[in-house]
Amino acid sequence: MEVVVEKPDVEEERKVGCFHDEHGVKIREDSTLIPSEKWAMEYTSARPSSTNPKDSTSFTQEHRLESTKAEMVEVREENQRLKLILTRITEDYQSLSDIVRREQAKKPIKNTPAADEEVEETVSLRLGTSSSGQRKEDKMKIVTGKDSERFGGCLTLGLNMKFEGSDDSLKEPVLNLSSDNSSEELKEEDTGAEPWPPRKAANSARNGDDEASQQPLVKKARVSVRARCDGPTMNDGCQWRKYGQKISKGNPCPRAYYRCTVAPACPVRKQVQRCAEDMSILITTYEGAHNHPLPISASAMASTTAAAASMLKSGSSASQPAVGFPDSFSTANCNLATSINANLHGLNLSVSDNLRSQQFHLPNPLISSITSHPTITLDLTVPPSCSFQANQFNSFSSNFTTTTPRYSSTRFNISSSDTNSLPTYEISKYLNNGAQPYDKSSVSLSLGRQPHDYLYRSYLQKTTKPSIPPNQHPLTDTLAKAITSDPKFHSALAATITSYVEGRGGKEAVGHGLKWGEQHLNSLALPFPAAPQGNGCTTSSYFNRLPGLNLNTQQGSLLLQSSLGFPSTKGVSATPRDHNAENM
DNA sequence: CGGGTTTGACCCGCGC
DNA sequence: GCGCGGGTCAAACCCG
Repeated sequence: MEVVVEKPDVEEERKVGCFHDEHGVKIREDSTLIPSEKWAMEYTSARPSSTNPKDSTSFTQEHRLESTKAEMVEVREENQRLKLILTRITEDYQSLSDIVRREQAKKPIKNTPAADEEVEETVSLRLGTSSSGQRKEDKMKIVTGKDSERFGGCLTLGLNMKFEGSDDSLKEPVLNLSSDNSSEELKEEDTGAEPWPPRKAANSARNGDDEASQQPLVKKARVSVRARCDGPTMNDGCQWRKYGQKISKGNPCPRAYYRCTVAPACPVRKQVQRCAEDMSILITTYEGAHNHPLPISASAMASTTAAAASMLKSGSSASQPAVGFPDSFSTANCNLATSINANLHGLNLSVSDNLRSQQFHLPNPLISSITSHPTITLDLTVPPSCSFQANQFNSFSSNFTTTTPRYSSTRFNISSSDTNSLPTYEISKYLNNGAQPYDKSSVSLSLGRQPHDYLYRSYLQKTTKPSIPPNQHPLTDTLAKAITSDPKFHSALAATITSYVEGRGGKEAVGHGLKWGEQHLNSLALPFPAAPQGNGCTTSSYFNRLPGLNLNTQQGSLLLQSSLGFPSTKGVSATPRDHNAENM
């Protein structure tokens, strides 16, 4: 790191008790103080002498110098903390690798040959695409040969990303939403000769060019999300254009048809309709595959649906209850959560294959074939107690609640299971309820690469006083829980964080993927002060320290940006007119 | 004026 | 073949 500091004279250095660190950066000895404290001390002590204009100038310079120094102290401390953490991670990784190897050696052999195949091969999930052998050679795989050896059979989440051109700024994932969209279809779409021709596409399917033609009964997979939402649509981060509305049978609420407008030829459509039984429930059905880079904020929902579609593909074609899903479901469900995190910043993940044997639940996923479209429904409206079971076996649990008066509130419940189970946690987000349906309070969990005012947030986080959210939004709560109730989410998020750090140059983290993040996650409970109210305490304290975790701190409080934010914002047809229309 | 929405008409698949 | 319902089109309309 290079920091330019005004070089004061030696006398001054002696006065303030400075020393130089290994980088030649001058550091104050009273480094135990946080910058804000130092600033306050220095400011108040120096202020009386500043009545003289000359002194005032020197005071300003000195103040700047001191604040810079203070920042340097902060950064240095941070570096040391990270080094320490990295050391621990390295050790943990070694032990974890041993455990993985042992577990895999112990793993019983499945009965059917098909099952054997599934388990032993490296499963490459190109989200939204069928898993043909060829596609396993996803060029975006991060798992190196070395890593693959370490993990044995590993579950590789190739997210079907593609980068358009060489522009680095466009390095965002391209997601296939539909399970049956082949790369051929993508190519077809990419040609742009036919800008989203549904009928001709249907014709081509009839002509036998399509995978669907080989399986006449299987149309594009659909992912339906039931969630409570006040707004006209869920804000999934994508841009949609409404192209139709229709009253459907058996539901007085009109169904709205949207088309993705991020790219002109994007074939992704969604249908939005309120539930007839409960108007507060919004049913959003996604169909198709994005053929363009997605904004980070759109990746989570897209990958959620993509993974769900993938679940459809790998799981079943008939209606099945959610509980007690077979192995395929577990795998897909794992992918669901994992992909969300992976897509947050467009990186692949590698998850140990032995995770697959664990059972977990998504709230009421239902696979059906309405109108011969294989459809998976993610019911996110069920009470959390029904759907989320992780806390049953917490060995530690930390709840974090932050809120802002105007924006959103965020609650983290980060839990770690004990011995046999992998650590699990939930992240629940709440919005202020209803009053401002179009408020920009959309939360987005953004692990984006935006530049961060790290020090500023670092300062803010220390001055933030969290409180209990007044009105917690059940929709975001249940949705967040649905996503995060996956016990593999912990590992996935850990890997995500790790991947992100790698992307930012944390070379030492390579190969130590999961543990790095887990270590951080597991240490979440440690550095936080006790919550002022109830079970809440600030999350920003930790997450702001994660490089690249985009936590917006606004008005002295935390806004965790979540791409699954609700209610909707501009860009998803969230106009009041829409709202009225849909509430006719 | 451009982009998004509305809405009636049309197409298509499916069941009878 | 006919009717029904889902899905889409496209002209008119609206809005910033």
